Amino acid sequence: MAGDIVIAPTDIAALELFRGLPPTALGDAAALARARHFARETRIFSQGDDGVRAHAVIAGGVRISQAGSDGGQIVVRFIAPGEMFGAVALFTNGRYPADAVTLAATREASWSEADLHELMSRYPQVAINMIRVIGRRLQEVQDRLREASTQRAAQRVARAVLRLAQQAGHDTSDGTAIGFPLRRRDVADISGTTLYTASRFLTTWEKRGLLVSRNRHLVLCRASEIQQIAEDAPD
Amino acid sequence: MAGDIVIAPTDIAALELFRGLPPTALGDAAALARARHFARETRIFSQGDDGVRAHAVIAGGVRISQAGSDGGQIVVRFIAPGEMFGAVALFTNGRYPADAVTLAATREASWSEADLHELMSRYPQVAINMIRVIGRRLQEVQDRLREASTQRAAQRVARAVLRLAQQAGHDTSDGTAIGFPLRRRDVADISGTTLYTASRFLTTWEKRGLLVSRNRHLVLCRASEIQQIAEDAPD
DNA sequence: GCGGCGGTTTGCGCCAGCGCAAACCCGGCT
DNA sequence: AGCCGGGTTTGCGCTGGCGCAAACCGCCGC
Repeated sequence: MAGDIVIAPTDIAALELFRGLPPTALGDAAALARARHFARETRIFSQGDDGVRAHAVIAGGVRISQAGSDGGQIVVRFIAPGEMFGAVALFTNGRYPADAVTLAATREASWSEADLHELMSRYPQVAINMIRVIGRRLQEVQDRLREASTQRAAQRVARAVLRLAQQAGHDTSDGTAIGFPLRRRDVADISGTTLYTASRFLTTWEKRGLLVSRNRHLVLCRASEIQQIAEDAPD
Repeated sequence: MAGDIVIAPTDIAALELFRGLPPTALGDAAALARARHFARETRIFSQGDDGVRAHAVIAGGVRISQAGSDGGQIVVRFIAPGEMFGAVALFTNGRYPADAVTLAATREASWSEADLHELMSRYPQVAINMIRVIGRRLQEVQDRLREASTQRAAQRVARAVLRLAQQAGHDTSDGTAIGFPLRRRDVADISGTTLYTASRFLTTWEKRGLLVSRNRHLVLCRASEIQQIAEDAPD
């Protein structure tokens, strides 16, 4: 299930947290990192756990979801290679605020609170990067919040897949493919609607040739038309 | 409309951004700050403006709201004395992502990007505080996002007023009063519903004696019962 | 005192989208 | 091949709450 593996400095260099750092800093970061490997659909941490660490995905993908005291849950975001996750908790109450589950086989690295503080005080750029990452994420969540209360379901679903394509898409012969497998449920939970509603829109769009979904994998064929749906019109 | 004023080091010491700093640091921060005074309902900055600064409210209150390319707008948050605002933009794209308008007569301080960087490199604790503030705010917005897509309107309105009471409430003889004036529209925009719906719930609750609203000012009388509405039940 | 204006309340009709239920599809395992 | 189980599609009825419109209220300035 979870196995320790080695981690290369080149992997570290690709992480957003260590952007723009000198090689010696990357070496330090690599030395302090704990690297692990997880099979698909494996839980990395759970909401409420303590002993938090700062994580980053090297390869694969992770779903970060949050459940309320009532039943309802949402997907906070998906983590693509190079992105960090679970790090905000270090600076607030020291408990993970969400669940993290792998979408596919995944390699990740993580740092303890003490080691990250050490890195941040030795290389202030790490703190700046951290602020930048969290700041961008804050803006993104604020955008989603605005969308959630002002746009209709179709627009939100469209926006969600566009964002995913932007974040984790790679071009193929027939369009932009999203880098990790997604169930309808996942799409619903990240666009703030229900399984049923998300399914209806996606299949409608698939019939129109705007996208295709081949077992858990979405490919956007006509992104501009999806963009159209996202910004102005219903259906 | 906007007048320059002097600022006392004790005002600086009360800001969340400079929590836990030595007196000399507070003196530096005060020396670099630009302090101003605004009348009520005055715009401090607008969405899209450049030349961003990091702001903090000394006294009064500010409404931060965001408008989409479509008409819809939401209130991102209200800023109470001691809190900072407009600072995230420094680390992302250098443009204010929202509008800031005073709710009442307000004193604020602000720092330029260069000066803030200077302070952060001289006193690393400032950077840590910044991460803590943004991190907490990220968690709060994520909570609101989850509520927006899983709870009904009544619960969201209840949560919104509770959050405001927690953030800017002061106890009075007949309950917790929220520190700045709020129109129904404001309450609606922060709970992700409409003016009409927010009004309906608030007047229902007022008739039941859970709260009173005396010209723009809300006072929560029976917070525990409002809490009740927020967590389990409809109506 | 009076008019006007910004904000609030409330009646009413309508529809987006929720969510149950049942059928269906597909990939993996035996 | 055939079965099983998770995921998906789709029909259908119901309702929360949106949003127009109109009345109402109270503060402020003249």
